[in-house]
Amino acid sequence: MATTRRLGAEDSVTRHALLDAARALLLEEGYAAVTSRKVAARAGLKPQLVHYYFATMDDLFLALVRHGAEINLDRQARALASPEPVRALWDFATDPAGATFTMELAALANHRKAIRAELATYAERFRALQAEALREMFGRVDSGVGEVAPESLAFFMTALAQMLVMEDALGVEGGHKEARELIARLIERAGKPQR
Amino acid sequence: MATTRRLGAEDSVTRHALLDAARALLLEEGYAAVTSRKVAARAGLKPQLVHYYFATMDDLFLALVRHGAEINLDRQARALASPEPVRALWDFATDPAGATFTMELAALANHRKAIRAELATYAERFRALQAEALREMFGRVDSGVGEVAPESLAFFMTALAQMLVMEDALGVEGGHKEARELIARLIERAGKPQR
DNA sequence: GTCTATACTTCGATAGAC
DNA sequence: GTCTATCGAAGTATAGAC
Repeated sequence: MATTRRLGAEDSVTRHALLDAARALLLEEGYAAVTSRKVAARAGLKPQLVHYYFATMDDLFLALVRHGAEINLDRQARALASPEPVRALWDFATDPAGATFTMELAALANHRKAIRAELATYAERFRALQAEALREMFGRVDSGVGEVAPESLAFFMTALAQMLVMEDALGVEGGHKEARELIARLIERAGKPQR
Repeated sequence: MATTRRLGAEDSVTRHALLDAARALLLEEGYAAVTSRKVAARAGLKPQLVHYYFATMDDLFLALVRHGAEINLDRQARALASPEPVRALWDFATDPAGATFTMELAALANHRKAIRAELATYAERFRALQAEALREMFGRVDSGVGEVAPESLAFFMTALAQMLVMEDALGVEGGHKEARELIARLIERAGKPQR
C-alpha cells in the first residue's frame, strides 16, 4: 500500500467544487450519502476525480472536517467578540446547519479512527475558546449546588443546543418550548456580565 | 413494486439471530456497517436470508428500533420504580450501550423517513413517562430564573447524559469531570423528593 | 497538472428450488 | 415454511492517457 499516487492541487477549482458538493450531501442526506459517485454527480463531474483529489474517502472527510471547523472557529470568534457574546454563542450553537454538520461527523467519527481524532481535537479547541471567554465574563458561576467551572458551562450550553436542534430535526419536541424559554431567561440575565 | 413476496415468521430463531447480529454491528461499527452481507456473516448465515425475513433493510432497522425501544422502556420503568428513581434514571441514561444505540439510530433516522417517524414516537413516549414520574416526585421545580416543567427537566437530563456519553466515545472531555460532579450533587439533593 | 478507462468488491433485492 | 442461485446497480480505488 501507500504507493506514491499523484494527487490534484489543493487550490484547484475542481477540488473545491467536490468539497462543496460533499458538504451539501452530508447536510441533506447524511454521511452515508457521501460516496464518490454521488459527490461527483452533484458537482457535475466524473467519480474518478474524487480519487484524484482525495486518495481515499477518509481523506475527503478529513478535508471536510478541517474546512468546516476553520469556518466555524471564525464564526465562533465573531460571536464571542459581539456585544452580547452569550446570546450570540447560543444562536451560533443552535444554528441547524452547523449542528447537523457536527452531528453527522460525530456519528461518522464514531467508527473511523482518523476522523475521530481530528474531530476531537477541534471540539476541545472550540470548548477551550468558549470557556476562556466565559471565564473572562463571569469567572466561576454559582449554580445553587456549588460552583460551575467555565468549561462545564460551555459543555452544558453546547450539549443542550445540539440536542435541541437534533431532536427538532427528528420531530421530537417534548419539553423544548419551556426549555428554550428558560435558557432565554438565563441568557437575558447573563446579558450583563458581572465582571 | 409491492409485490407479494413471502416473508419468514416473526418468531423464527433465524430471524432473532439476524436481529441480534444487526444490533451488535450497529453498536460496534455503526449503522453503515449494518448491511445484509455483514449481518448474515455475523450470524453465520447466508445474506439472502436477511431479505427473506426483512423485505428491505429499512424493515430490519425498524425491527431493531422497536425491539431496542421495548427493552429500554422496560429498563426505564424499572429505574423509575426504584428507591432512588432520579439516580437510577441518570445511570440508565448514561449507559454507554444505550446511548450509542440511540445516537446511531438518530443519525440513521435523520435521512430515512420511516425510521425517523418510529424513533420520534418512541422518544416522545420515553420523555412523557419520565416527565410523569418527575412531576409526581417534584411538581414544577424552581430554577432561579423561573419554574422548570417536568418535561423540560426530562429533556435536560437526557440531553446532558447523551452528550456526555457521546463525547466520551469521541475522546472529548473538556468540562466533563466538573459537569458530572455538579449533576451528582443535584441528584443527591433530589434524592428525597419534596412531595 | 488534470482527467478517463477500467478493475474489482460489495450492495440490496428477486426468482425460484427445496 | 425455509433457504439458495443469481442479478444489476453502486461502492472504492488504480493505472494510464492526455
